[in-house]
Amino acid sequence: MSVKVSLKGDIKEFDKGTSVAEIAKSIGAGLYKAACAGKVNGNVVDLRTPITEDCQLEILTFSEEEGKKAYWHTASHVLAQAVKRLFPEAKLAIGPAIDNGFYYDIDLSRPLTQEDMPKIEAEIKKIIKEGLSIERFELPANEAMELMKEQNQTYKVELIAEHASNGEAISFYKQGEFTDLCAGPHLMSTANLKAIRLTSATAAYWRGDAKNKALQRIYGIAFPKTSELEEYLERIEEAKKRDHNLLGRQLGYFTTVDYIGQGLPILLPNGARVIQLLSRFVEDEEQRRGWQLTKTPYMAKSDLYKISGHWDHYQDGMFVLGNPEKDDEVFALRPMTCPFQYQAYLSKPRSYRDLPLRYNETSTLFRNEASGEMHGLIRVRQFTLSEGHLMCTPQQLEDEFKNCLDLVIYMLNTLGLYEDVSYRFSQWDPENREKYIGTQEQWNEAQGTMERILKDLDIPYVIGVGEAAFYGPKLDVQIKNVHGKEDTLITIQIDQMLAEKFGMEYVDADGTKKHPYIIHRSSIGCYERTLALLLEKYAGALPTWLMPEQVRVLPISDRLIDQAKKVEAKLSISGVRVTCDTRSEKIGYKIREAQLEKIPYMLVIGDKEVEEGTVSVRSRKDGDLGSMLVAEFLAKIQQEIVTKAK
RNA sequence: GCUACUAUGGCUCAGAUGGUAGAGCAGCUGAUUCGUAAUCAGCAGGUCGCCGGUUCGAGUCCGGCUAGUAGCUCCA
Repeated sequence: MSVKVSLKGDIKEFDKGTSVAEIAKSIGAGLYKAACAGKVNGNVVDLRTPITEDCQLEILTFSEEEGKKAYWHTASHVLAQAVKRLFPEAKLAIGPAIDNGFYYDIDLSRPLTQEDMPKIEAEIKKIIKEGLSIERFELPANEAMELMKEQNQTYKVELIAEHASNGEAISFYKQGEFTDLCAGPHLMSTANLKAIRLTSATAAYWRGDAKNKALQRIYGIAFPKTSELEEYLERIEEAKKRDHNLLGRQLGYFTTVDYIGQGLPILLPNGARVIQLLSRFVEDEEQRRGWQLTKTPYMAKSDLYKISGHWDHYQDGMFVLGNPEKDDEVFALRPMTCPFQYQAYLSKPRSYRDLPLRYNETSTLFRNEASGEMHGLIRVRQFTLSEGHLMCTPQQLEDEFKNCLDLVIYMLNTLGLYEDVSYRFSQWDPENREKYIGTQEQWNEAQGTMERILKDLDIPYVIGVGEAAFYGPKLDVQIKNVHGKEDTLITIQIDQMLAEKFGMEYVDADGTKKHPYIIHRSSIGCYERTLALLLEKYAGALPTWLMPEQVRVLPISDRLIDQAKKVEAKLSISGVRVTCDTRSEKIGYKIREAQLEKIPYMLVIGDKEVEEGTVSVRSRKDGDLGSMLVAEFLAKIQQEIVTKAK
């Protein structure tokens, strides 16, 4: 009995039951050694999988995404094995491959510290050297349960219990003395691993629930070549140099003060300037697109939040002024603008002719984040959001949603961040009903509408179950910081619940009263976070139109200060943000400082320039551009500013 | 909130085993007047995050708090 296997176009015959690994071996020893997993008719399989029928087969190596995952998954098992050897009492939880390496969550008698890492790494190297072959076996659920109970692996027992109901056998992988519950796939031997580095050890809750026990999570990364590992680590180090939390402080964008408090950054002149530029740009663009600016209070009585549902669903996140138990009147700082802008809608009776009604606001919000959440400018307790709420009829919803998305994409393109974002369709979690308002039907309808729109626009997205707002589904624009941590930059939400709660209505053409659909949306996100990501994206060298200081005039000697000042004045009067470095320093020194501050253009003024009425232009990215007339330079930089060139 | 780490002049960092603070850069003063990433010299600057404890003596050891960092949880 033989099977026909199509390998990259070639069809080869093998005995029925030949494993993927053996097929790889028949192609070449090199491929066999590099093989991480197989792909049969598009499905990723373990190398040990027997081929029992004609199929398309691909051998996956580390260069393929799924191959990498198998490689890292095996690395996580070796990590667990090493920890087990050093801490025999360790209980294993889960150890998956992730986008950048792998981790293993382990219950240990004590937390790990940085000193433990080299010891674990040394043990890992030993295990790799031992070249333990990795074997797969299956057990019926009850026997699997017994095996894990014997080893006192309570977390595994819990996992098996969940799988037991579907009647399938439970698979294990064994290498040397170490056996782990695992679906695979895995490499054939620990010897196939090469360069492993443990990157950090932190705590992580069992099953990601803060109510559960905190386990020790060890993160690591692995590569088939030492040089690749070194390159990776170097890349990480380079990325960290772009960290806004470092650059933003160094370059005078923001600072923090311990006695002001966590998550309450001071925006220094540079930071405040960029945010001013961004918000002007946003408000102008929104006006062009039919949005009307409102300015609403920063706080309200609890009564308002009781109507909106924030009091019941968001109180932990709010700064409440006063004691709800004792005081007659309790206020709270606003965590969102929605209920305030709705009052503008409610200020008079509305007709379908008024819709769509678009309100925008540059709105400062206050959210009482848990103390461990704050991070530079990315996660703070007071921030300013480019916010808006749009009231429309069901017929208008789709077009208006698309318009909102178009605005978002326009903003992202202008900032140069479009290529760095991904979309997340954030849905509710029906298992967790108490977190949300509204009925199953309302959620199905709102989510169905959003899904239809996204499909129609052909937007690629991932689904985030349980990521919805308490009042409706969201389309979140996600972005990663230099550490690879993902955050929401911008969001567009569909809400059909709050209009009803607030009694927002419009009189339709047929004379009946109806509740409008509401779109909650941001256009450029919150300014602090967007600034942070811009600083990281451009390593501090923001596009010229956004730079707090666009030009610095550098006289070569004190004799030329007057002339330099004239150039400064000429540019300044034309709206260019320019300064003049009048210190008695050498030109090389002045240039070095301007360069380190990422000033887009340095204008060197010497005798020659004064004589010719020119300036010697140096760009931060292209160096010396030679000399040109002041008017020429002005035209050049104005062009760059108007087009918002990146 | 949880786990780990960190906190020394404006910034970056030294200060084994507890004996009363040191450098570079920045700043100030003077000299230098210079052509595309650091001119030279001098001066000044710190109750070592805060509170408490141990000790004859604490930057150093212990506890608490505050803030910062990474991760978890939570979220724009």
